[in-house]
Amino acid sequence: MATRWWLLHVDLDQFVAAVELLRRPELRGRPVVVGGSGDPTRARQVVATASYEARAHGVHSGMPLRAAARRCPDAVFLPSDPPAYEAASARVMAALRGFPVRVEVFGWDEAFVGAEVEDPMALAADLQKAVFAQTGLTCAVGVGDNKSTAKIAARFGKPGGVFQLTAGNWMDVMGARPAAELWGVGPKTAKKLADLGLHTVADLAAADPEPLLARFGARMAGWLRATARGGGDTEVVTEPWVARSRSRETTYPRDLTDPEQIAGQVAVLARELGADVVGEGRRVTHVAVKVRFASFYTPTREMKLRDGPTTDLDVIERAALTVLEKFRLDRPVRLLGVRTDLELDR
DNA sequence: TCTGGGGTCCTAGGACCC
DNA sequence: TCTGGGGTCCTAGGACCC
Repeated sequence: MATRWWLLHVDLDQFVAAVELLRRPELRGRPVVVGGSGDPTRARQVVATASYEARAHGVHSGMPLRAAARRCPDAVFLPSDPPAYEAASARVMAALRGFPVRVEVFGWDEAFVGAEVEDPMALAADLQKAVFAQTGLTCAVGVGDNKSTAKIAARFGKPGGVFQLTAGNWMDVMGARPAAELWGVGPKTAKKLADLGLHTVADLAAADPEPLLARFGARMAGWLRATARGGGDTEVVTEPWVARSRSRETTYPRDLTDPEQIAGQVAVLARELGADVVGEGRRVTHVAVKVRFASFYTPTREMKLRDGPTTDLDVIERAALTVLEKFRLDRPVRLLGVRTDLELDR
């Protein structure tokens, strides 16, 4: 058997909950819910990750913590601890890099692996063993011939397994499934496709190009057809990702109504965020402000910094306050956010 | 017991300039 | 005077993902 290029997707099982279980082994087997400050009586906080035991009770990410507590009164609620997850993630990536493969980090708990091998299923199993040995964490691995097939394959491998999805079995496995199971097709796109009579992956793969073109534009229409036929990107980028933007936002426990207080909070967010990005050695090009009103209407406004990229926290704060003036703050505000766009190539 | 936080990329319309 | 285009920059919003 000859070697060829394969793309694998490594996806950690219940990553955030699993990291918590590593340092609290006594909780193993119990439903664990991580999110917010870990206090299920507090409003306006949601589940970041639920352990499989909690999911069995209907708890899932995005659900309000209070709702999770109702569904699963026995659950252990823990606060989110991002630095711990970042550290665990780094150990996972290091384990993967121990192999003669290309590794593209894709968030905390996922990586694409490109490898020239004869037996990708054996490689997948070896990756799982190494990750578990070096971190105590388990993962699913999807074997594909591009990022899309590998990523979808990993879902079938969860938890802890390996699944292969390539041109050979693509239509058998995916053809009858809803188009929304394609990576990058969300609820809105699925609805538009359904309006065109396209419900399954096979429908989309065989679709007449004209209506797709009219509805989605050339770029998206072409991508939809390709992805429904099992196509996808094959490039594995090993260089560390350079962030295009950073943001910081807060949902307040109680709505804000006083414009002075709102401006004060925007200033705080802008300075904290500015300190972070400048600390990372980056320069800010644009500043955006997001306001979520009590109705959940969430407009954003932004501006390019007139005097060019900056590291000056005063400039960043002033820009945020200038942008804030574009809003009419005549209704209660539940969330404020500030985003900075960052200069590239420096 | 309403609905978090942090990202990326694409599109479209208006401004502005030639 | 009744009407051009084309190109680029900027901003706002949409959609998706983890």
